Amino acid sequence: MTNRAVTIAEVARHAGVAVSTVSYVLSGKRAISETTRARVLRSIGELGYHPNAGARALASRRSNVIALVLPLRAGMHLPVLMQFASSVVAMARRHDHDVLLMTADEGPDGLRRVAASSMVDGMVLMDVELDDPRVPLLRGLEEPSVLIGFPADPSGLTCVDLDFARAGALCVEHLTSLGHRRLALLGAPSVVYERGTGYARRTREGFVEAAGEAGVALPCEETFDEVAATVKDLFAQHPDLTGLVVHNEASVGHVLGALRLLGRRVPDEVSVVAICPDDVAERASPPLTSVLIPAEDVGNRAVELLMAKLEGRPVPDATLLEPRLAIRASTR
Amino acid sequence: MTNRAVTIAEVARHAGVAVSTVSYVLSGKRAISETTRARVLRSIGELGYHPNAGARALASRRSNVIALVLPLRAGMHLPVLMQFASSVVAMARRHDHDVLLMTADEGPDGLRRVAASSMVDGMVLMDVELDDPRVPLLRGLEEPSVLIGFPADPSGLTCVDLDFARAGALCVEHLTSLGHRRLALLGAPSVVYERGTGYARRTREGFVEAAGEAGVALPCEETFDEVAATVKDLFAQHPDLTGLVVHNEASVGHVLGALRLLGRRVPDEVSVVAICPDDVAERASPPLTSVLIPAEDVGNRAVELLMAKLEGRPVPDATLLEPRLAIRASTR
DNA sequence: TCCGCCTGTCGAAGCGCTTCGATAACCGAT
DNA sequence: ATCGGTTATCGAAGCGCTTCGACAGGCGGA
Repeated sequence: MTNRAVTIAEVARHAGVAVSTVSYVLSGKRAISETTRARVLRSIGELGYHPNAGARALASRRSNVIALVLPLRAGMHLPVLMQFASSVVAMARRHDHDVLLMTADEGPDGLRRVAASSMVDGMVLMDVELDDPRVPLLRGLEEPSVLIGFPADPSGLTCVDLDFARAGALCVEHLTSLGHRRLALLGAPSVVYERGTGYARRTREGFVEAAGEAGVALPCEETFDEVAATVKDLFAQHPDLTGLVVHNEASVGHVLGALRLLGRRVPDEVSVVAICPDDVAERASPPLTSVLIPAEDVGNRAVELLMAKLEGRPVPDATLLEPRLAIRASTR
Repeated sequence: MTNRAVTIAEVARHAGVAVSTVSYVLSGKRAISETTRARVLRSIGELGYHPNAGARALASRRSNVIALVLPLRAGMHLPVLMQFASSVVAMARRHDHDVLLMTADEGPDGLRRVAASSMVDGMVLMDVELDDPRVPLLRGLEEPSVLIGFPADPSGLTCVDLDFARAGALCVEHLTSLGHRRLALLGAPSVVYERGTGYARRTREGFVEAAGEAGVALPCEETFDEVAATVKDLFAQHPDLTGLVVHNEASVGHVLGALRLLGRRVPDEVSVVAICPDDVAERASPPLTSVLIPAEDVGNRAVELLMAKLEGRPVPDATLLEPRLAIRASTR
């Protein structure tokens, strides 16, 4: 029961080679003859050897762990965060790294702690906001980092995100190409705009710029009753409104419910485009034409950028992922 | 820029004491005079010392890291998982531990790997299913673990969860006490029952047992159209139905939409109780009477149990958290 | 005064690995 | 036969920490 873990020394003895030879078989950093390699690998298998992570980190000055830092304000877009997180883990594993999960409520000190203690080799920060308190620290840190989202001043940082401005514009283009002449954006709750959340603002800017005179952009709260009231007002003030863009995962269902209540049929009378995960769009009635948030791609890309930085390869400062429109039954 | 990290030796020199003395100041494992302690702590502060995690783990055989293992099948109950995760991280930090995030798609090998490499001192597995392939491994593992959810055979394991059977029963009791005589449960999608997901089945059992003849339990898919059809059928077959329990976070909005469509007013004609997170219940119209899933409590409790096991303290095998009913506007 | 006993501190021996320099053993070219 | 140059392997020196045993000095009790 209480068998201490197998060490590299035991493997070496079992295979009849030096400890360093085993190490080189594992790392591939020096040439090892095929016969020796095979013998060592067999011993490793038979003994069930797993290198001790602490010892390895100590000797090599590399922990093979990256930190994944969740946003300060939880409560928002939880499902998307989760998709980010799991794609980050999966991709990190593919690069032989593990992931240390941190919440931002430890604040910058937490980042400093894990970095200074050599717990992690680098970090990925999720859901970075325009004015993010963690950002200044990163610039001074030894460890490389990658941000998901863009702070107000991204200079000297590596950032990845969906191109939300393009996403907003893309929705407009789709609707205008269908002949819609008056469009509205129902966006994030107003508190999110005030907080300085980049993706909400950038989507709105993309929408406003592309729609010009034809567009009206509103924040959108998340209770059914508020959504219903907003939608009702909207049509009261803009009777010619026929195209709706919804960028609020929690509210898209409510928007459809409100339209149903008002007797406005989708897509016959009103076309609706959502910016939301695919599963939400598919579950709606009718299934929604949508721009999906490619959480998996973003997470994967973030890890790849971080790995590149860890290996000293140059990386672009900004990576914007092109949005893709999936046409379903809610637009015509 | 490239200043190597401060080591304990430098702290010792700066404070004019032995390395071991610094170590004992930090760990408190031997008495140190007040004056020495103060001097050492000041040096630590001035130099900005952070102990090297790898070295510490190597020497002490404790990594102060726990693993948090996400479920195999993602895509389900993402928001709740996220709440679990962040409460686990927060509580772990309070016990001076960090959290390594793992997805179950590495499978049991992944668990074996992190355990054997001494990367983690213990683990918390989320969303354990009745017949979970990770479970057999755990019994043989040196490292202690705690499960969120119950496998079919929980013997020899430490498990925590909301008492879903009680939750189901509680909903029934609430509705019958209001005078409702015919009740239905709209549960998880049928695939979830087939997969052997414990909480879905246990909720149903609790409901069925408490409702007896008066109750009918159905699975519930997650697209609006399917939900609407299910609800319509339900009322067609049971015209006397007045009490609805919904245990499906993705569908509660759809259920309300369907009732609206059928012209059944809530709560005047139909009372609805949901088992879902509070924010979902609050955003609905009308706000829903609900049993919330106390994700935070569960996560905290799981970590506390794990810490107890790590310190060799005895812990109960099974911990069931009592459900709490929040009465809102959807029942009468 | 001497003894045993705390207290507080030190030095050194690891923990299990990586990596550097050294060294054999062998190659083909002289 | 000799030599420079590979190629494959070994031994040993750390990496930065914890922890064990040793010990100096101060205490009160005999």
